[in-house]
Amino acid sequence: MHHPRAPPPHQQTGGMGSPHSWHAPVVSTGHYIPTSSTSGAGSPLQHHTSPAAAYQAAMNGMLAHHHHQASPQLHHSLREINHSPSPLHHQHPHQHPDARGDPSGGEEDTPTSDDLEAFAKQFKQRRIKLGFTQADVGLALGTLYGNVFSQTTICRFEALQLSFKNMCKLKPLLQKWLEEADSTTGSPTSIDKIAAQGRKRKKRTSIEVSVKGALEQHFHKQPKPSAQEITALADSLQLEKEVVRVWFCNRRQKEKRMTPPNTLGGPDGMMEGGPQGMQGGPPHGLHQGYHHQDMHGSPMGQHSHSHSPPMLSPQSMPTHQSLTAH
DNA sequence: ATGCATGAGAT
DNA sequence: TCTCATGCATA
Repeated sequence: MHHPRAPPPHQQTGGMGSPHSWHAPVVSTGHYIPTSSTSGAGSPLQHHTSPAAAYQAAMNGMLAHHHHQASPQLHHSLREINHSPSPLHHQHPHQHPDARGDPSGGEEDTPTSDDLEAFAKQFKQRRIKLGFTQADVGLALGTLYGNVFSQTTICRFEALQLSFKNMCKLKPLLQKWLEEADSTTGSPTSIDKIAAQGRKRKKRTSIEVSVKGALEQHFHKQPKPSAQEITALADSLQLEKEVVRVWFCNRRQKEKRMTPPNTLGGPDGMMEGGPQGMQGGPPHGLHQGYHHQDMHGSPMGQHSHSHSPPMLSPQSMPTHQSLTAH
């Protein structure tokens, strides 16, 4: 039995040590500078190869060498082509008015949040059983479709921590991967992540817990503070304005995610054997609601009905003002 | 697994 | 300037 997956413990010790001012990004979009050398053996953009072939080829090649081809970060390039967001509340792209009738396995239409949850669960199980890490999947997706994803994204998908729309977009990809991975069961795997090519990111600001609490308080009062408010708040908390602004942005995004940080009672019991069947179920009667943020089965109408709450996110306890244990 | 961050696109 | 998708870096 071959032990698949052998993540090389590589770590890049940050060479630069500028804790105060991070050099401005030298390049904006020129991450990947092709050496212009006709390197046909390593083109991440396999277009003429079949998925299965490309996958296995990549696998074999990787486990042998250590080819470090700068991964073309075509992340933002392949975004959503079917954009039609609403200013007030995000909606989900709908291909056709009616396409229901085949909710078994391959849903070409928009899945339900329930479908997504089930799939995510299944996906995680299979992935683990096949011996793949979240990072492995992310890279495999890049090899198969040209879309590279990081461990973070895969993780969030499994945890349903993405927006509904985003989940819908990724599902087909991951589903395809599952099929391929399933087909190539038995092939050893070896992956190597791609280190940051030199992206000078600002060091992650660690916000003190007490400060976080203050921010949350303000968030409840005004989730969308004005620029001046942010400035004042930043000054008050002794943080950079940008940091505060970003904090609010991220906070809002969280509010929009599906499954809220539902850290159920620990590492559950793992349900293997059956794809479905939530045995046991959550100990607390609080069923993680969320069912279509504001989905509508019709092609958008002006019927301003009583909009269901965009998100019934109970949001973990609102960290009252009791930071200090009573 | 998650917090803070970047950036393209919509407003 | 916000939203939204996504990820580096980190706990």
